[in-house]
Amino acid sequence: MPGGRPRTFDEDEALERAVEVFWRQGYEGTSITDLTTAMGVNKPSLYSVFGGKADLFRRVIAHYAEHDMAYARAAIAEPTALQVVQRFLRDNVVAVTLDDKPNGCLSIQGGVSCSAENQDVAQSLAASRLGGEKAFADRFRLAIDQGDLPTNADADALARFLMVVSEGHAVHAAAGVPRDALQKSAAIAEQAFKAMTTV
Amino acid sequence: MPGGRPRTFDEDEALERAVEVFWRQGYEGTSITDLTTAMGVNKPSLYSVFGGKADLFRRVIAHYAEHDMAYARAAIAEPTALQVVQRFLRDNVVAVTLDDKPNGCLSIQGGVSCSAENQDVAQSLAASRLGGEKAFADRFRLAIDQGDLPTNADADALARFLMVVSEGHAVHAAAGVPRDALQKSAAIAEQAFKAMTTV
DNA sequence: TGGGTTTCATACCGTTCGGTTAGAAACTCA
DNA sequence: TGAGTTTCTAACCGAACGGTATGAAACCCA
Repeated sequence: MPGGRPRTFDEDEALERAVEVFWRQGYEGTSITDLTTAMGVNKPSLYSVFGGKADLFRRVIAHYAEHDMAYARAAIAEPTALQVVQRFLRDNVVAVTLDDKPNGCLSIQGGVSCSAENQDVAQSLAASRLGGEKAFADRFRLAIDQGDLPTNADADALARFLMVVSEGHAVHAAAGVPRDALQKSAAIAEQAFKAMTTV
Repeated sequence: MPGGRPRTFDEDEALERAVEVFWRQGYEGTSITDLTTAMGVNKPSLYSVFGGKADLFRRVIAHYAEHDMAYARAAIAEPTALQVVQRFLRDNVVAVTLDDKPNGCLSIQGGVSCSAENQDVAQSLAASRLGGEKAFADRFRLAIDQGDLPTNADADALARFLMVVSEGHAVHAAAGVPRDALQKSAAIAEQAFKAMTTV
């Protein structure tokens, strides 16, 4: 099995271009032509290498979660609950206002609402966000066990509030609100966390 | 000018149906067929009465702002800044989790991101949200002038935080998170406001 | 150099998109 | 009843959609 005609694109680079297109335009706002143009991949190759639009989107989501959401996992690994919150809020604001990426968050821009036939896209994105929320809740429960947070702290509610704020920042960033403006909002959210977890 | 064949639909009712479809599926996720089916209006009538899809969407947004966002104007009219915040947060959570309407907020579901040719839809929605934020900021500035809020309060940042939380609640509600869960998040946001405005 | 293999560019598939046209149907008024 | 008006149903428009087939081009290996 010799090696045929060489590809004119790098698979990983092409995938990253696809991430940006879906991020900027959402699932339904992105056409195959948008993708082939941005990725530098011709149509038949796109289908043979990445599968159809829905398959490609799944790979895009996975790539985004691994690379562009790494800051969230890093935040969860911080030693104290307050540091978890501080780092997540700070890095989230940075992540949704990067110069070389679309503003906002793919998990939201990708499709908060879709046509009837693409409801599964919106639902899978929603499920992944709620998965992140659960990770924070588990982290806060651990903090309660460790005495890092008071026993009357509501781990679920705190995690939910944290995700709510990050989603709001993503929506705001997508609307063009600059980073420093979001940082002030994040500072207020941080105060809320402190107020709710001080004995 | 006698009156020809009678319409089989009521214009206001049809518009309200259109609101729900756009609310649930977004601008780009909604087809003309989706609209004519839900509205009970045939295609030529839709075009003669409401204009094209973009014109209809503008009327939908206006109708939504007037009826489904009335709670925000009512909140701003409350006598004190804290009451403004409390009422807005509480009524917002209710508004995004109504049984007889889609979950979430049309201003976000309508299109946080669109294809290149429909960027104006996303931008006009974003602009209207930021307009609401400015109304809250003005209200907080008034409160500072009246001595209702401390002089070192940051009216812009507080308004932004408030809108961020409401947007996050809308995203969460669209994902199916129930009302009581959002109310706990809103309670935390309220604590943040108190912490930031206590002398 | 010539078979085997893979990707290339291009044309094509049926379907759906937003939007329009043609003519029948249902009303008011004289 | 019949002229005038409006909305109805239904067929139609070009363009774009997601996805596929075809055949030439570019590689490896013998």
